[in-house]
Amino acid sequence: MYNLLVVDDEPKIREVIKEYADFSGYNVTEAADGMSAIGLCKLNDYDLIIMDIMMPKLDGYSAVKEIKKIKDIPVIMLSARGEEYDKLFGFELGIDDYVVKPFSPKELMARANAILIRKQNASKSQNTVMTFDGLEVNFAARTVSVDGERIDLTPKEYELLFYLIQNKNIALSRDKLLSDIWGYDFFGDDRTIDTHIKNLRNNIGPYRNFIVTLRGVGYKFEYEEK
Amino acid sequence: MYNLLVVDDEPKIREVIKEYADFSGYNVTEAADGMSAIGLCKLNDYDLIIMDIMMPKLDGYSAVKEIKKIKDIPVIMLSARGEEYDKLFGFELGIDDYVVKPFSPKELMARANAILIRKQNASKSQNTVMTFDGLEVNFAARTVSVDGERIDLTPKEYELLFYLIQNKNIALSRDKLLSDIWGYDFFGDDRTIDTHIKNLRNNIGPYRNFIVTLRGVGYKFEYEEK
DNA sequence: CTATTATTTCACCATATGTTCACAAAAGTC
DNA sequence: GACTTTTGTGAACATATGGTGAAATAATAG
Repeated sequence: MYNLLVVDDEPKIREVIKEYADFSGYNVTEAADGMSAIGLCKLNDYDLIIMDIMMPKLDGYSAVKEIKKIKDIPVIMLSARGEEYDKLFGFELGIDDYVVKPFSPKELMARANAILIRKQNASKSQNTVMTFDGLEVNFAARTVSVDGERIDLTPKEYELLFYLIQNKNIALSRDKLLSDIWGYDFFGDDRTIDTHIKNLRNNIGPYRNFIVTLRGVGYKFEYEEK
Repeated sequence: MYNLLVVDDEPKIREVIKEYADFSGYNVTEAADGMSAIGLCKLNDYDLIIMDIMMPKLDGYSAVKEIKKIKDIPVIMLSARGEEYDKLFGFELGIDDYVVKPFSPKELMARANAILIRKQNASKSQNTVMTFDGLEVNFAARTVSVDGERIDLTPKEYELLFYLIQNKNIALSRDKLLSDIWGYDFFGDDRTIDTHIKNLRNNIGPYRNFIVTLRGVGYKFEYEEK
């Protein structure tokens, strides 16, 4: 069951999409503006976002820009006929498709389906390698390289690093780290995390400051695409 | 060196793709319509076709249909936004991916790469014999040689080795190994795997360290092409 | 049925790893 | 600056994990 996020300020549009998407077997969440879309994306996982460009509070482009910083979710943009949009800007943001209003729900769903199928196929053969400057992380192989040199990490260090990266640019509280990596039933010292962070930082040497301390909160893996 | 066939009626598009593909180390042939694409495919071998849907003389779909009758070549379809997609749905024609215009050449190439790698891997596993330095494994014959010398393995050892190799460079948890090799209904001791790994390692002697222990996780067959 | 081979279990051990803790260092607060 | 709070760190200790040989069990062949 795919989760769809529909972002549009016009209730009618949302309704039409929801109705058809429900029918097609999607699970639909609605949002009325870019701001709340971002909030929702922080807290939940969606498989596809359908987003209007012109919206109050925060327009579609800016919202997508923010969301893409957090999670890589496929996006279909809705634009009113005659609305100018910058194609180049669009694909830089990783927008997968555009649909012009008025649209046929059937076609919109067809495109949504096509994108999801494509992503699914892609993820199968997808290279699970991510690079952050000289820091290369291969999730499938469970390897990490620093400046081309393979480094060894302990299980917890892998888990921690992978978790941080999967949530890159997101503030992670100690509580969250503990419950997500150690398990909700872990009742340990707060220093435990710090110690692992320390070891991890030492191991990734020159890239240690990708792991940022958030005083009073926890940690964050900070990296902006270039 | 891969051979790419780019089929589009717009010279500009062809040019953009060619430029980027050249740069990525592909050998590019251009065609302006479906008809000539078919002709080219009859006479030459291509590793991948990038084809526009909307073209004069013969549209992309029909061309692909014809080409697939002759040769099984991977295809990426280009579609202008607003074109009907319904047909693409089941990928019934054997289309591997499609990209919506306007596209980023970088992404197009990334997808082309992904498809070629996928195909390569697929064809490899069908290849019955694989060598890793002095370790030669023949899947069809179910034989393994170490430095030219045939070695005997027990059934489980074969299974284990074959499985590891088919998933080479991928971290495999004990759970996964157990359920995939022993069956989901196996409720055995964790040590079972370890023991078989031990025996396998002893049997492949000098190449024992291709089988890497992933502490806290499981095992992995690690080998980088030379 | 017996002999042989294969698989699984298990206890022992070395060691890699996780946790704790005391103290040092740093960052905020007043 | 003096104080409080929070984070960094090294070392000590406890624990978990995987390698291993041998024994028990199961499967297979003769």
